[in-house]
This record gives sequence, structure tokens and C-alpha cells, in this order.
Amino acid sequence: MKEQLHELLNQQQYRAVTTIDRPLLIIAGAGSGKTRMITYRIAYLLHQGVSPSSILALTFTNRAAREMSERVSQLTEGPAAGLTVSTFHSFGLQLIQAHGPLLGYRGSITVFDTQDKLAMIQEVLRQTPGLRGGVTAGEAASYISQKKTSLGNSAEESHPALPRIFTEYQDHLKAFQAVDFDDLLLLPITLFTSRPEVLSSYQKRFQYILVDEFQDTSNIQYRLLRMLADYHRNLCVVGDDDQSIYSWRGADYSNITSFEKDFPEVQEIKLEQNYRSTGNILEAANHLIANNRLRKQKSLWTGEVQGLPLHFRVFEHETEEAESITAKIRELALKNSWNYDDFGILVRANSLMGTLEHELMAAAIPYTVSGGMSFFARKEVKDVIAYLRITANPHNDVDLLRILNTPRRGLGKSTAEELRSTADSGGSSLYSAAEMLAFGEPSPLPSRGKHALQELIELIRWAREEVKTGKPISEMLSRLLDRIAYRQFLMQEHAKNPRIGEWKYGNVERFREFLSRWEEDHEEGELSLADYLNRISLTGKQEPDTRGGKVSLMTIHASKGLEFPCVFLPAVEDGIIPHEKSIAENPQAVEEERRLFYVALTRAKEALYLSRCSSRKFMQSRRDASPSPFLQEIPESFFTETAPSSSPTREEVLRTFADLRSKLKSRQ
DNA sequence: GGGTAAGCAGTTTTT
DNA sequence: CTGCTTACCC
Repeated sequence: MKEQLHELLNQQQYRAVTTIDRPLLIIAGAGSGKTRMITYRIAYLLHQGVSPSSILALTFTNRAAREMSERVSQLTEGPAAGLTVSTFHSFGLQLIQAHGPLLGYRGSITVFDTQDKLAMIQEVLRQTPGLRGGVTAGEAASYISQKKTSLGNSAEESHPALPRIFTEYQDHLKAFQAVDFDDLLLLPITLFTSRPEVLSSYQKRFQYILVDEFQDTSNIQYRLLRMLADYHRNLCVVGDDDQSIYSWRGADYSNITSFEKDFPEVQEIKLEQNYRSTGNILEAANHLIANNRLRKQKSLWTGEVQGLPLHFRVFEHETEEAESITAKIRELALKNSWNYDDFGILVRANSLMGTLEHELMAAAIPYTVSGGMSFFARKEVKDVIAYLRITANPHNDVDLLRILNTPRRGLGKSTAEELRSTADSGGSSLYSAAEMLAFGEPSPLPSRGKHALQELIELIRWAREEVKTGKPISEMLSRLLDRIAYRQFLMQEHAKNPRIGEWKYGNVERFREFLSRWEEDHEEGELSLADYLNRISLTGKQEPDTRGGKVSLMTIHASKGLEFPCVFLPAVEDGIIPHEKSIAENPQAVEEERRLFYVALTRAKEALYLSRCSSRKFMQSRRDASPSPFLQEIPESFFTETAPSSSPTREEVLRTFADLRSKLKSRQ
């Protein structure tokens, strides 16, 4: 085994794989074979006779988790039973479910996604008197999130009612047996703090803990890790501070420093050989990132050839730029016999994708756009999920409110208010209140509303009975959809544009197919409907369509972890990268913007085409665009001859910065 | 309860 | 310009 590993891995990778008796900090530069190293490490542990159940591997995205467990089972020739490879959040959910009673939950727990959370907050706001629009649901949501994730550090209170909204919100969640995404990390910590014996059992069980993309961990995630690893102290974290691009959502790469402090016996390994990019591309990226002050020193190198110089062009406007990119793709696809899926077009903001999409379509080049609205977050799909969740747990108020008048059945604002006040005075759920109002005498509802409510309750009762019989839920769902005439509802909603209606109903059908496939595949008694629906809110992304032959158009953020032989980077302009808004919020964000640009550059294996425009349409008007200051940080020698004349002069850059600063000042 | 008109924002996004 | 939310009126 060891000899084999020596052949397959370089010196540093080998050490990273086989050092298994102490905490490890692996700084893995872009393209340094990180995923490969991690999977080999797990396989090595298993080969050394470590029981799969004492290994815990944590990732951020479901994609990463899936990839990792697939690659491990390839190496070990079959999946290792008991091995935990999961995202932080689903691991948290597992813990919460396993110890529900200790945390005050009984029965099935519902995971609220961002939209559910907002809906719930809106409910709370409506009920909190004296709030005359002082706080928006969004503000409250970010306060709540901050409060939960800051772990005792004070959250900023922009409004005196926020603490009360927070407690109200928490009470509501508890009442519905629901948790939000933050809770998935927070509740395990609460559990471990209040029940040291539970913590201890997990500490003993997980002898080896691995964390991928460590630079993306939040403080709360790090704290959970520290708790879990405290006994065996065998925590291996892998990350690259230069690729930390998610600080705006709580990632804190200073966790790397904390890790070194908390685990002083740590051994540090740097993976610095890049296997992805040609010399020019890698060197250019190195020059750029060297301008960041706050980073770990490292020097990525490659054994690859020098390769092509970087291309850079200036266009008049975005249409010209997009036309040129599509033409280039065409040309390269023919000349280099590349496939369309060898090309990636990476942009800083979603708003830049429109023109590019348009041109790709016009040129009949197949493409996929990644990101965008998650399939399971679409309104029509969420409606259907709400119906199913109500079936699993009728006392979930958020779901009841969602379906109350969808499709329209004459149960609007006034009925909802009546339900709310009845529920509040009786301390019951909305569903119980609805039963009372629908069948109780006397009822404050007008007879039409009463009737509609009766029908709705009978529908829910019917659905619950159907599920109890053990017949396929997907069949029940089709009949339910017929009963509520959901298709007609969608068509009516989009009477002006029937194609949208058809498309939306198609999504509903697709969801039904998912459900029915899950029912066929899943093992008896393993997962309940509620569990399945929870998993959907945790794995909510639509599968990216990577199956061959398509150009990928995506944001730079979405491109992390991917690579393309040929990368196009349009709109390398000041105000776009670095993004004006991000700098305005926090001037220190320049370094993160630079990392973002670095991530973009290092996605390319062989060819890199940068471009900018001298003017760009911005909202309704057109405005002049100056080059990104980052271009100055890449020496001209890396570019083709066309570059120097188009690069900005030092004076130009300074002027742009001065302009930007004064603009920001005047706005305040 | 529903429909229309005015109002407003338009970075990145996973779980 | 567009897409979405809010507010108001019927």
C-alpha cells in the first residue's frame, strides 16, 4: 500500500495522506490535487484497519460530499458501511434528530429554508403590535441569524424591537417543531454543552475528523468541530486561505489561525504543486494574489509547460464583447477540437449573464447556466411540498398559511386573521383553530368562508388517511393535485402566457417523479415522508446539467472547485471586480475581491481570455467603464502583445479609486 | 378578496 | 428596463 501511494502521490500529498496521529493543517493551493489527497487519506485510514464508523468527513456542499463518498467507494471497491461523509448541516440535522427529546422535540422535525424563515418572521411581525413598519422581515432575519451564529457576541441592534422579535420567532419555531439552517449547527452545540455525556460519546466515536474547504468554516462550525475533536485531537483540516470567497456569509478564514492556536501540536503541510494550469496562467495568478497582505505565504509551482500567454481585449460595449466570446468559442471548438463543455465563461454578477446568454443563443451554442433559482425553491414546487408537509404534520402553521389560499378558495386575509387570533387565544396551532372554526358552532366566519375551510380540512384529512393506507404517496399527490385543480390554477395565473403555466406545471410533474422514484428506491421504514422533505430542503439544488457538450456560464463564486481547459473572463472592470458594493460595505473587502479574481484565473487549465468594455449598460443607462485595478497587478509580460496598450496606466487607476471614494462619501 | 398601479431595487449564495 | 413587493381601491 505504501509503495503504491508513493507512486501515486507527490511527497507532500503522501505526508498528508499518511500522517494520521495528530492534528493536521493542510494548505492546499489551487489545483494541487486536494480532493484526491482527501479521498486517498480516507482510503488509507480504512486500509490501516480504522473502522469506517470512527471517521467523520465534513464538507460544505452536497456536491462535495457526494463526490467525496463516490471517489472513496471507487478506491475501496464498494461503499464503506458506517462511514460518515456529509455536509455540516446534514450532520447537524442527524444529531438533532437522534437526540430530539433532549432538545425538547418530539416526533418529526421540519427544516425551514430561507423562505419559510422569512414567512415565519412576517407572521411574527404582523402579530407584534407597535411595529409600524419599523423593521423589515429581511432585517429581522439577518439579526436573528447574526444572533444565532455570533455565539454570545452581541448582534447589532438597529431597532429596539429586534430582541423581542427574536424570542417570538424562537417560540414559534419550537411550537411547530421546526428548526432553521442556523439551528442545524447551533442546536448540536447546545446539546453538547448541556449533555456532556452525549458529547463524550461522539468524541470517542469519531477518532478521525476531516474537514474540506476549511477556509469557508464559520465560527459556529469551527466551535462544533473543536468540541468533537477535543478527545482524540485528530482533526485534519484542508483549505486554502487564498480561495476564501464567502466571508459575506459568515466564513472566517482566521479559523485557520485559531486552529493553530487551539491545536498547538498541529503539523502543517503545504501542497504547492499545481497540476491544473499551464505556467503562464499560474504565474499570473501568483503575481495577483501576492498583493494580498493577509495570507499564508506559499508559492505554487507547476511542472507544466509555459503554455499560451493570457489574452486581453477591450471592447466598445457588452454586446461586442459577448459576440466576440461566442465567435472565439466557435473558432476554438473547431480549431482545437475542443468540446463545448471545455469552455467556462465566468462573471462576477448574475446581471452580467444576460447579454452573454443572448449571444450564445443567437450563435446556437449549447450552454448551461449554473446557479439561479433552485428547483425546489420555485413557488409551484414549494406549494406542492407544503401540501405534503401539511399531510405529515398539519400543525405546521407556515405550511398551512402557504396553502390556505393556494389555489384561491376564498380564504384570504380576513380568514387568516380570524384563524390567527383563535389560535393565539387558545394557544393552539392554526390547523386546530381551523378545525374549530370550520366545524364549531357558533363560528365567527361567514358561511362561505366556513364552507371553504371545511373543504380544505377534509382535503387534509383525506390526504392523511391515504398516506396511512401505505399506498404510494406520489399517487396520492396526483389525486390531490386533481382535487385542487392545481394545473388550472397555474394556467389561470399565467393566462397571458400559457407557456409559463405549462412550464410550471411541468416542474410540479417533475417533482412528482422525483418523489415516486424516491419511493421506489428507498428502503422499507428507513425514511419517513417528513425526513424526505427535510432532505429536500437541505439538498435543494437542481442537479447541474454537466452532461457533455455545453458551454458553462456561471458566476465566479459558483465556479469554485471546477476547472475548464479554456476560461473567458468578461467585464474585468473597476466597480465590477472589485465590486463597488462590496467595497462600499467594507473597504477591506478588496482582498476578498482579489481572491475572487484569483479563483477565476486559476479555473483555467490552458487558455484564459480576459476582456473589458469601455462602456457598459448599467440599469437603464450606459456608463463609462474603466479597467479593473487588478489588471495592473499582473505583469504585462504574461499577456499577448495586444495587452499593453489596453492596460490602464497607473494614473488612471489612482484616479478611478479617488472617484470611487468620493462617490461613496457623497452618498453617506 | 382580488386586481391594478405605483414604488423600488437590481453582489456573490449554500445549507 | 424589469421584476417583484406593497398599497390602495373597488
